[in-house]
Amino acid sequence: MTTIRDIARESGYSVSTVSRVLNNKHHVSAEARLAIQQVIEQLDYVPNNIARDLSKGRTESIGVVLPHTNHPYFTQILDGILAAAFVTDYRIVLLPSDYDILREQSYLEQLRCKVFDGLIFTSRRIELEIIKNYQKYGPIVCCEKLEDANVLSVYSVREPAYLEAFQWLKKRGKNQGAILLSRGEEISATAKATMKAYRAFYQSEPDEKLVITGVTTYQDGYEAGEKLVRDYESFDYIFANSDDDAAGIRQYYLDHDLSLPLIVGQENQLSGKLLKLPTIDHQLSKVGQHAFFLATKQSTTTHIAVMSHFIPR
Amino acid sequence: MTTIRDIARESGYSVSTVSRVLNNKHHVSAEARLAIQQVIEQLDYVPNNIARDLSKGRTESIGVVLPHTNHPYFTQILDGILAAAFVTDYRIVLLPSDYDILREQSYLEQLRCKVFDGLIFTSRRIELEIIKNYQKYGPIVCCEKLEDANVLSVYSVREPAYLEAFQWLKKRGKNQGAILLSRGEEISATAKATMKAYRAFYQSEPDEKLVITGVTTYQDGYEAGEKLVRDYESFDYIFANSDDDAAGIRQYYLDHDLSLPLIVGQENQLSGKLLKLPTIDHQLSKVGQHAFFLATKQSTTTHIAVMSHFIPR
DNA sequence: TTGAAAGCGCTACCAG
DNA sequence: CTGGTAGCGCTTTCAA
Repeated sequence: MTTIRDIARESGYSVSTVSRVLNNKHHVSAEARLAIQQVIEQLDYVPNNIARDLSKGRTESIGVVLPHTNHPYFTQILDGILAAAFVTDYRIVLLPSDYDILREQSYLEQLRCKVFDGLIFTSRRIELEIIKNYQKYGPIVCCEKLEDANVLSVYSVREPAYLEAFQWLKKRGKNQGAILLSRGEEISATAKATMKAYRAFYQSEPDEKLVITGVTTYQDGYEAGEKLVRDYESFDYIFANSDDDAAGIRQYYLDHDLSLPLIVGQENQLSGKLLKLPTIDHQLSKVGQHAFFLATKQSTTTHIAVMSHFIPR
Repeated sequence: MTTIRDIARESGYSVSTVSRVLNNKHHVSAEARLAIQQVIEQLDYVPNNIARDLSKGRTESIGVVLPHTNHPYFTQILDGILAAAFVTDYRIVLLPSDYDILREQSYLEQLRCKVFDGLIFTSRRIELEIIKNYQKYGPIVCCEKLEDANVLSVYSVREPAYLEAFQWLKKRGKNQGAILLSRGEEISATAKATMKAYRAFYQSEPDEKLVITGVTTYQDGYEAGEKLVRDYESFDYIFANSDDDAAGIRQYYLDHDLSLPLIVGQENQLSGKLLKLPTIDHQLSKVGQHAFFLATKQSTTTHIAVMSHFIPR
């Protein structure tokens, strides 16, 4: 492997001058620059990136923690991050967490070990207080609405769109709904937002038999349908967690010749379009882009809100 | 920042001994280990990963080149890669290419600069010969069937499933089809496989008006439907590029009250399930897993084939 | 404008 | 079992 020292020796200049040429710095004579560049070409030399990173103390890479890639919430945020990173020299490193707290913590440790310059949590299970302890090692962005002004946060503002959806349902005479959530209200920020909007609109608690958690895929939706029908309660609409799981629950009803309640999806996915389901677009790609800006300190604010849109169909 | 030298000084042992403790190596007395570990705790020390990488000359990360993430071909392969990497210490770095040859080459250069230990091309535009020039810098895996025994290759064996699909269509009296492809046959390995199977089955060239390229999404499918209907040719089935674009083309027919030809999708997506379209599952997650094994030299073979499955519906 | 040399923080070899 | 030390390849400061 040819090193900067080889170039220095062969060109007759010093390592420092070669370094200056490599980094396009000033204070190098035209002839020195030329001579050095020629040797670089000849020896087919390329600087070692790790050595550079070590010297500079940075890695030019951002870690993105995501539980899995089976939900549009994550893939859409990721798309936004990639789009924003595309025009920079930053690398995006995928960090699958499976919602395992130990894994999440190990990624924080890696931030500390300077594996990444910054970290984005598309979702998390680990406590915020622990995350705060790691902020001194680099910017950490959470894709959720946080009250704490000291933690970087990007999120979609869901309430208005949720209220609009409930209003729309009401106009159509639908007043009693089943709610599908990804995770429980106590650990999921999005679940919390959904329930908050529900309470604000109806001024009451939903029947607990009508709230089902752990629903993210078509299959989950199908099983949720089964459960809802079994534990039958009176309801006239279903507020799903995504268009895909909405499609699953719809299929359960169809397969069992049951009359379909009105179903509202989320995420504006292809399945919702195909089945003409009303849905809510949370603009997650934008969330991802902003998260990247914060993680790379291209943005100076700490909290960024993106508006969700209700799409009636 | 506390370094290994601080730990050495504070514990009264040498840098080497501390390093041994850090790396869980032998030849360290229990007391030394204990004393050193205590100091490590006290000073809240953590080894710098970049320095480690530099010393060892490796990065523990694999780059994954992908044109975009809007097609299940890529997301499914990526899922497989992540699943395989999950149980290792390797990091997965996403490298968006947008099919830009210059970008693809820059990633090869990064492999050369030791940014990655290995590279996976989920798809590529750059010439194979150029890739071969970079093999000396680390393992490079292409997710396509390559004749060249010297390039690592993982791919799904599509022909048998394609032939089965054509046979299935024939049994249902469908003999003249329109073909949707992602990219042209000359640059796309999957397009080539499709056309090869077509020719093998029908013993003839398809009508060129019935071959449409650049189709990967629902929207693309919709537009392809428009085009097919406009340049009307006699055909009784459509062989789509994915279930999603199959859904798009189907919708075009429905929107214009045209009688639907038989549509076969690919990739076994949710949309195909919802619309009950026959499809072909290319097992791309498995392809991704194997690609990772090759890129990390966990596998000694150079070519791995994964069988596609036709799913009649 | 140039060069010498001191790091960056760690690993690995060799000697004891 | 332990320590000294020479790297790993580059950047950066300081002096010339």
